[in-house]
Amino acid sequence: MVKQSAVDRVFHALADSTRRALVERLSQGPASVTNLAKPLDMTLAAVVQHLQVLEQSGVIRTEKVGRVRTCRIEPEGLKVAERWIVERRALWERRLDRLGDILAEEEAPKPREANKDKEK
Amino acid sequence: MVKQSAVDRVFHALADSTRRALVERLSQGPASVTNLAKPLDMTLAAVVQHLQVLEQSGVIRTEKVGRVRTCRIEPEGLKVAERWIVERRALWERRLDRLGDILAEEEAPKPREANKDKEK
DNA sequence: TCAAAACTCAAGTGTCCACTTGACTATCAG
DNA sequence: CTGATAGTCAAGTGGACACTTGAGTTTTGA
Repeated sequence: MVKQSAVDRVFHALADSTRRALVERLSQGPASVTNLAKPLDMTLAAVVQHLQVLEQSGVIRTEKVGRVRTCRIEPEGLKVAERWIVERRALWERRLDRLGDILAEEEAPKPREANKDKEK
Repeated sequence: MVKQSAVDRVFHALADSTRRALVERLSQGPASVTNLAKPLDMTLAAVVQHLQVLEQSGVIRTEKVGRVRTCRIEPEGLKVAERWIVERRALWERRLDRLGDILAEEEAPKPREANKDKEK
């Protein structure tokens, strides 16, 4: 056991296309396990296993009433992944902005590189 | 060959913690393969394989000059994943809003918000 | 009361994939 | 030229994981 972080679990959960299909279905509204399994070409047991992965990653929440387990989206789960992506992209874009500023202000830093003079 | 979609490739790429570490490093700025490999506890060859996955998924872009291959973030790649998540979340939240409206109409009393102890 | 519905659980199987090893190529510095 | 640096390529290995099968449990409707 290698101590998985929340980010780890969420991205692993979303890496499988069947699980993403389940999330897509659930974002239209809650559903039972059998219902979720219907359009999928695999056994109920397999679907249950996927749902367990999704639940442990915090992407969905399930609740059993009688013999029916109802599954629904847990928005905080997806936010974990979204946040990670947005932060990386923000860093990168901020860096590009700074770089743009620097290039706009200065000229070539070293005369060694000033070989390919076409303009100026 | 099972015809992978872009979403498929991106989420698969981000599912690995080493690859996410590479993306994190690259969001501070471009780097060479050797440089990226330095802090990681694995062989150069392994890192190259990870970088190939990232490149094929569109998350990074690489360019070889002389004997050095320089890697950098390709923001459009991350956007594919981000978009998928945002869309699902939007759907779900819109649904919750509509549901809220309906409940507010049918059952006026009880302005209390939901909490999480609905068990027996 | 009983059968069907809706899961649940455990074990087994095949496949994918992260990572290594070792041999090779290309570029650069002295 | 020579050795070092930076990466490339192909094959192999072990473990994780998606999925099945089959047998069991609980709930429910007639």
